[in-house]
Amino acid sequence: MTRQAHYEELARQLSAVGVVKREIARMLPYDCPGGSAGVLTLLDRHGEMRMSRLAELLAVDTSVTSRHVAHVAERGWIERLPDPADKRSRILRLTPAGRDKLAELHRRSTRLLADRLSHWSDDEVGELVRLMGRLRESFDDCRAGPRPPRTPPQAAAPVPPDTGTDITTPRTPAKRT
Amino acid sequence: MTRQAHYEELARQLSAVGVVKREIARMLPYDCPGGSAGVLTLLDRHGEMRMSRLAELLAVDTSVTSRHVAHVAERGWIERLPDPADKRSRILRLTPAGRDKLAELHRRSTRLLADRLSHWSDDEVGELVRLMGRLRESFDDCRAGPRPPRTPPQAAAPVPPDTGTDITTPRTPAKRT
DNA sequence: TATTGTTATACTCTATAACTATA
DNA sequence: TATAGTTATAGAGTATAACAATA
Repeated sequence: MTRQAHYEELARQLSAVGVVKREIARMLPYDCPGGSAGVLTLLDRHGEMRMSRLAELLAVDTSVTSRHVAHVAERGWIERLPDPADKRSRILRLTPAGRDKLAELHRRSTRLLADRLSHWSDDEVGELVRLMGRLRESFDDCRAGPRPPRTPPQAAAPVPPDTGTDITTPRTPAKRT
Repeated sequence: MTRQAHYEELARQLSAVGVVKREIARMLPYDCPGGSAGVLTLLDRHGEMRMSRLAELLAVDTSVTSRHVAHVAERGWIERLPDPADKRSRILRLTPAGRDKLAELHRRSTRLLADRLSHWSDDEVGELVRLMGRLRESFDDCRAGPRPPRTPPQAAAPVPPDTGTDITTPRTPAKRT
């Protein structure tokens, strides 16, 4: 199989995983669509942060982020606190209700995946996760110009609050030609 | 890392590959959005077929398939021929113009992936393709009830025209709870 | 002037339901 | 009655552009 054939096959598979994403979307609670789930997940992983930092992690425009954030804030799953260092900015923080919702999301997604991937080995699941993460990184690296080399592996420590003051990403991901 | 943690990470990565899909979508020709590209690709791979068979391969509802097919037919990239065996049905077939468009799609996607994945090894690309294909299969297998065991590996022969008379899939993928 | 975040608008993809033509 | 395909409508996700408030 040539490299070219692999690329075409990869493009096809990327299109075809849509069916998996849709099935996950259907399993979500009625009041928590995918965009909301993404916001909650990232705030849980990275700690409180500003809108702009969240938009960078979601890899979508700030206008999209603003809508998703408004949705979860209306339901009390996050707080939007004033940033003492910059009155334009708002600090986003998960609430206890948000953590409850997140726990529900984890229960649901784990149940679905455990059912569908029951015949997979641990190694295969781990390898898929690793390669998909690397795929995303390979695309991310090209969005914001050259970046510092990957941080060396560290003990998984709680991520310190990130106010996102080091953002160099262009405001919008890109534009279709 | 526990199995549960792997599942949560996989759910996260599935959400995050959206950025890759969007970048591919932006690279598409202006008159050929992702849905059209999917139609052309599948007709090229599997040969001429009916709407219902294409909907099954795309893993979307027939109404969605109908719209994508109308789009590519309006541009002359496929023909919709009457089915002599069933006047309700239509046979879809790629035209020479459709093959030209497909060649353009391949040039574009290959250029993008070659740029982004230049530092990947052939083995890694192949492994990602394999695991994503398996992921999709693991979900597909649960959509249409139990299926015959996986066809044993065969020499990659041209797929014969498929009129899709063996369809047992429910009309619509599923519904959100 | 530049930046942060919000809102209005438009486009793509998808599902549901109602409909027609035919089996 | 059941099936193949089409169309109308609605919802989710996204990008672009214009805007208000602040730096």
